[in-house]
Amino acid sequence: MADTPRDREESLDVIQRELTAFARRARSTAARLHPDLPLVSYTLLAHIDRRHGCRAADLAAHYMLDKSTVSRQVATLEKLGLVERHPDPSDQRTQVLHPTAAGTEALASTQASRRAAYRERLGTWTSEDLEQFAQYLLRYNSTGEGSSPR
Amino acid sequence: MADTPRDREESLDVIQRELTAFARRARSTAARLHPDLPLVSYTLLAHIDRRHGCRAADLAAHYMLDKSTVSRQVATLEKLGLVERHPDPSDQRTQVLHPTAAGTEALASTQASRRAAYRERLGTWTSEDLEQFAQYLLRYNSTGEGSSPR
DNA sequence: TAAGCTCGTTGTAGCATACAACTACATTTC
DNA sequence: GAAATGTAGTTGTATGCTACAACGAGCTTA
Repeated sequence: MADTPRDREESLDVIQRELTAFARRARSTAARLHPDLPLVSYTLLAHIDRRHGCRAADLAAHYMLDKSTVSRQVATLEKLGLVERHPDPSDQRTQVLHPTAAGTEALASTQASRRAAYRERLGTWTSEDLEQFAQYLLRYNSTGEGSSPR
Repeated sequence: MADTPRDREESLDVIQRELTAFARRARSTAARLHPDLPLVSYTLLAHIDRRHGCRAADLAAHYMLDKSTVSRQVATLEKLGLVERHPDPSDQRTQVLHPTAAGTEALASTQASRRAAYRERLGTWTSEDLEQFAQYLLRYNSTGEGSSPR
């Protein structure tokens, strides 16, 4: 554990490589896991649910997506009957998004199977390691929060 | 540090959410970082380089990609003059892929700017945290290695 | 009130991906 | 050693996710 600058570079490379590898695989894994509910839609739906309703612009900002992308995704979710749009009385431009009952349900079941997959995958990890890993990820993701979307 | 089952669930949820969030953002970040070299191409090129030559099938297996996807990506890399294909004398079906000089160079410069971005992003982390985080990611990614590609 | 901003939609285009069908080569089996 | 089966890679086709640009409608401010 000499802690040389070279170790740092090494760790940075590993982190970069492994995060990228994860991203590369995430899609196929997700697609295999829930062929029904598209990955992005799921993510957005989960976010809407967690926030107990939110606007499309919030989603775009949070995921660094173009508003047109979000617009289409939300349209898909609505078409699937998983999300409802409600007008915001205080601002006629915006729509407040809420999961429907079906949306909440779909989310719960997807969440469950997803959680099961993670549980299996991370079953051999100690709780401390899980906690620590989760903290690192949170810290990592919060760091670049302010980077401009375009 | 009570280590209840609920803590575990909580950590699992966070890991799931944060890894997904990362994946959601990876593309836009990468696109912003190197508009020239497409994300996937970069990843594959880096892999080819690391392995000092490999076959298309290896790439497909490692990244859980369909062989058709890899075929097209490699074709792109070849068109850009970053990769060369050499016949394998011991098996006429396969091609061994190698980075060209230009490929190595492109990789180095991309790697550099990328590393700089990571360095800035993770600048406040201690070496121990970096090392630990890298280990967790390695461990995470190696766990699901055997999952079937389709 | 006019200018400018924000929220969302739609048109268009590009990239990454999968699946299926196919060719060519290799391995196994009888 | 010929036939059946398997593997490497390509190409056709379709889909999903994304961005950018142009726009309409509603808010805000000067």
